[in-house]
Amino acid sequence: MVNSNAFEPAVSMMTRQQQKQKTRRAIIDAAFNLLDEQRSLSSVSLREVARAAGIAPTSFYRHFKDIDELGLTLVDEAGLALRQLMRQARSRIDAGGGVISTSVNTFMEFVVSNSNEFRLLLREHSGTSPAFRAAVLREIQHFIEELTDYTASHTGLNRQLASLQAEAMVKLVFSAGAEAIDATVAQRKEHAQRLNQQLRFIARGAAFYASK
Amino acid sequence: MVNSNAFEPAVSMMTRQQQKQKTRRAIIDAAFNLLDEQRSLSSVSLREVARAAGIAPTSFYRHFKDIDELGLTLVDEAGLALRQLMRQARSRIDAGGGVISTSVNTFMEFVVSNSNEFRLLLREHSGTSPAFRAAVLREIQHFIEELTDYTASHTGLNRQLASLQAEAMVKLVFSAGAEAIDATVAQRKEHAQRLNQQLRFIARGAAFYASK
DNA sequence: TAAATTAGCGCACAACTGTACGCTCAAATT
DNA sequence: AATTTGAGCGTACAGTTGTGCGCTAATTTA
Repeated sequence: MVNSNAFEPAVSMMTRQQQKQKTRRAIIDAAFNLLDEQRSLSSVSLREVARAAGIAPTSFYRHFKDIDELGLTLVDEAGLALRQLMRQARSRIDAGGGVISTSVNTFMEFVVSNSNEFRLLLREHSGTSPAFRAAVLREIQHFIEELTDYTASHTGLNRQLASLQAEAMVKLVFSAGAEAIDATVAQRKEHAQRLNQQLRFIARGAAFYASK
Repeated sequence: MVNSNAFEPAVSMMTRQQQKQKTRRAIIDAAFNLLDEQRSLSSVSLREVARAAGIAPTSFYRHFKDIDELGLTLVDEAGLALRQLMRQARSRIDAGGGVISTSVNTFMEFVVSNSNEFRLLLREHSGTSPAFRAAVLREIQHFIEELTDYTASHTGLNRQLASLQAEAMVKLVFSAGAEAIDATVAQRKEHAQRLNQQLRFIARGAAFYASK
């Protein structure tokens, strides 16, 4: 029962589609909230999600064919959130500030404030479901491509080197994010600094090979 | 029943401890074999392991308190195997061949021929069990320290830079291993080459910052 | 040789899972 | 106003899980 309060007029104001969307949202949000540091998609049961969303187990099927279909939706949502973040980061860079440190800071912000979303990507990246792995890989590949484009156009690096550099950087950034996710504020700052320096190693190294 | 053949003298030749060790091995091996691309430690049930090991579910408790205790054993074994590999790689390097390419090749060999062990480390690195995550992290940290020592003594790099470099390299290597694990032979070769070049970026970059 | 230890077993149980089926009743369509 | 649609529910069922308990039978110890 999504709304059992007979005195709430807002419900009667909702069309069927609106109501369905609302329940769908409740399911998705409930699932994200279940994905804390102790749970993964494969360990969350349909019944649990339904319980958290406040619907009957069987009602779940009105929205998703599977738990897996819900999982893909979650991966897509998390990936989208990250992509939006990247755009935001780029705009900050244009407004001044180093490319690397701005990106690192923005990324770390995301990891902290959307930890369940990031955790999802992290886990399913090496998880047991080939479909989820593929979905996460697509998101990461997207990242790498965007960074490759940015690098190629802003540094004049040849495209192959730019791609190698972008790939290495994204991998390091994700690795650092994984460590940051259950670190203290102080540790996180430390990690961010190390990451910064390591990214500079890569940039320098790529620049060196470009000049040969 | 480990051996129900009354006409097999080898059994009667075994002491109780030997027999117990054998069963313990059977459990561990069974667990490793269950950890294919579709299964993770948390999705493998005690009963499944027992079934695969050919013992009754309740007999499992004669050897491990928990499934988790078995898990930690598996992580330790896999980490040990990797460490032994590193030693082997170092001896190959001393016998000639580049540090980077030799290490990369050795690592890739391990990933291919011990894929279930590597998968375990990979998954539990970002898995749901804090204890497993910590165990894997210890193994990786061990890796980084060894590489730091090696780098510091063979390149004269200052210790902080050597540590940064080693950390970045290990992370990239693990990332590449993750991709290699379900790749074709041709893709793997491609990945190895990219990884090689990326590691050189890092080495060059670190060298650059050392000379400032 | 007698007694103690113990690896392994079968049985039992409560908890939980996914999902099939048919119902309700409000919204949408005709 | 009459009909169709469909989101959500309750019941039900077979399957699987972890684990407590007490037994057997063989090795080890005394």
